[in-house]
Amino acid sequence: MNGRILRLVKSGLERRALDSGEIDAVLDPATRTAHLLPDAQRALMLAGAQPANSLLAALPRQDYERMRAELEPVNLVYGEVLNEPGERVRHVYFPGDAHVSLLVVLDGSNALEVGLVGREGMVGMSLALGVEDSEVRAVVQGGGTALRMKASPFREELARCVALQRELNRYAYAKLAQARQTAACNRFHSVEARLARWLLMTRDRVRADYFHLTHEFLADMLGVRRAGVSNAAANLQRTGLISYRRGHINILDRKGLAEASCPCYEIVRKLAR
Amino acid sequence: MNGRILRLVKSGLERRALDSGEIDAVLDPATRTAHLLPDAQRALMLAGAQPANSLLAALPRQDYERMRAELEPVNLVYGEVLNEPGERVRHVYFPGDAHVSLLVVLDGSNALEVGLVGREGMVGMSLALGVEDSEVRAVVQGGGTALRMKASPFREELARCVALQRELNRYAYAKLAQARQTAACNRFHSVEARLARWLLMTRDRVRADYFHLTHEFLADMLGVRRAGVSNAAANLQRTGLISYRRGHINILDRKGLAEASCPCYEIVRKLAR
DNA sequence: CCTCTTATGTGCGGTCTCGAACAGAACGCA
DNA sequence: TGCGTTCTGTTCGAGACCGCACATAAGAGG
Repeated sequence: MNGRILRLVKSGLERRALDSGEIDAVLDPATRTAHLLPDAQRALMLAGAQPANSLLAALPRQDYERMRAELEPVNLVYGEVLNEPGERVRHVYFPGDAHVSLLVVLDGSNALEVGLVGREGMVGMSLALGVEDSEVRAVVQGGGTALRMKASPFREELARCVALQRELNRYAYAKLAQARQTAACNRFHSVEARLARWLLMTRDRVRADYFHLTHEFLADMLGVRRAGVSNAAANLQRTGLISYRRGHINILDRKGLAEASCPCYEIVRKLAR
Repeated sequence: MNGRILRLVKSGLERRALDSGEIDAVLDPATRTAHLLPDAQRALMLAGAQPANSLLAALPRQDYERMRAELEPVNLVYGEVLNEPGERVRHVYFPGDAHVSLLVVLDGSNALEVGLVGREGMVGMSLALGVEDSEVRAVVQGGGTALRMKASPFREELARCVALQRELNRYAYAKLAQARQTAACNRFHSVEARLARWLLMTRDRVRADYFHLTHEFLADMLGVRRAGVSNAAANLQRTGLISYRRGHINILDRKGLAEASCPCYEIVRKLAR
């Protein structure tokens, strides 16, 4: 475990994402400025009757209309870092079809995922709870669209809009419960079960049985050695639950995978909604 | 690990607490109704210019005065269970010199502490975030005073009082960060380091170097075997950092203990304030 | 087609923790 | 004082995961 996450930006995987047409440009990793969408696509995203993000979709029409002025459509790229621990939060992100991992970084070489945010949530919870700084690293795990908002207009909107407060508070509690469950899970359950759970959670966010990620990335998420992931993945493949090759994973048997995972999967899933 | 926490109520330790004069009566564990203080003591607690609890103390005088009508002084007893996972939250508790452990219960036989609440906090965060049910077990770890409030007046007060919202939101974020840090800590750090951290955290809540708890209780908190705790504790005693005997622990060298613990201690401490 | 990078398979000894069990010591209680 | 409960010390083999290291294979790019 050697701070691989740091190397994800500018990795081969990002290049691959570029080539596959998933994204249309690469952000500048130094300033971590998300790539802005072309005007046409931007207009399309904002024109939709319902936003892709569940939190926004749950708001009264009127409130959402008002927020639009400050919501900026962006394309998030695999490996992009949206926040670093101890830094001020500049934007909150409402993922559409992107999803983002939240990591606790212990000593620069050990990391562990403590939360996963997809269209059901928001990145930048600290702001919603009145805290300026983030204490986690937020890394884009699945590229795609999102709506983002600068910190100060977000604070203003939050102060004004009770519905937004309510939605975000409930979501914050789900996140709290998720983190707690994850703590217990990491303590008691095997690598294989946790891997199965993680793949299922990702599946739910991606809404597809096929996605790309390497054993090394998974090792950082689960807080284990890369070799440990390879072992566990080989087992899951042997029993026909998944298949994979060089950075691509395919879920073959969703139900079987759920049985191979720990009950934490279901528990956390119910919390999130 | 055989659901020892369940046996804490009505344990010998509770009886001991009774005898030592720490408390003046034992609650009924079946209904989990906290023991009410005699009128004299009750009047004393409420008359104080400043409440012992930090969250309440941080409120504007006017808001706190209004809340008083609904705040009920209680004495919490070691081992008392204030909440069970999946149950509706009936009261929120603002500890004075009591402190309370929050546990995730995995399968009835495995438990793990995911939060610790003392005078700096509140038990029943789910309510503050708009969720009716709790997902953790809240167990009194150090007996003492607290102020509690029924769910429905608390909700009303929360809707009315912006200062209360702000305080609780910030505290919720601290709890979130604490749970996340704990998740990583449980994954990477040794039993001995985590034990040291836990003793220090308890010290901060109790405000004393001496408190009572058994290796078995500690095992449930840390999510390890009792024998593992005995080993780690023996090491800490051998190096002169602590001493203990039959349910009583004495911190001899606070600084040394901090060095023996993982950095998570300092990190979480700063989060809490 | 060849080369270079990246991803995965695998083996080794070492360490930590597990589950289970039993012995002894301290304390509560009669 | 003596008995019984509770707490702690300690042992055992088993298993999971560690850090490290190296071999092999797949794919990207020339």
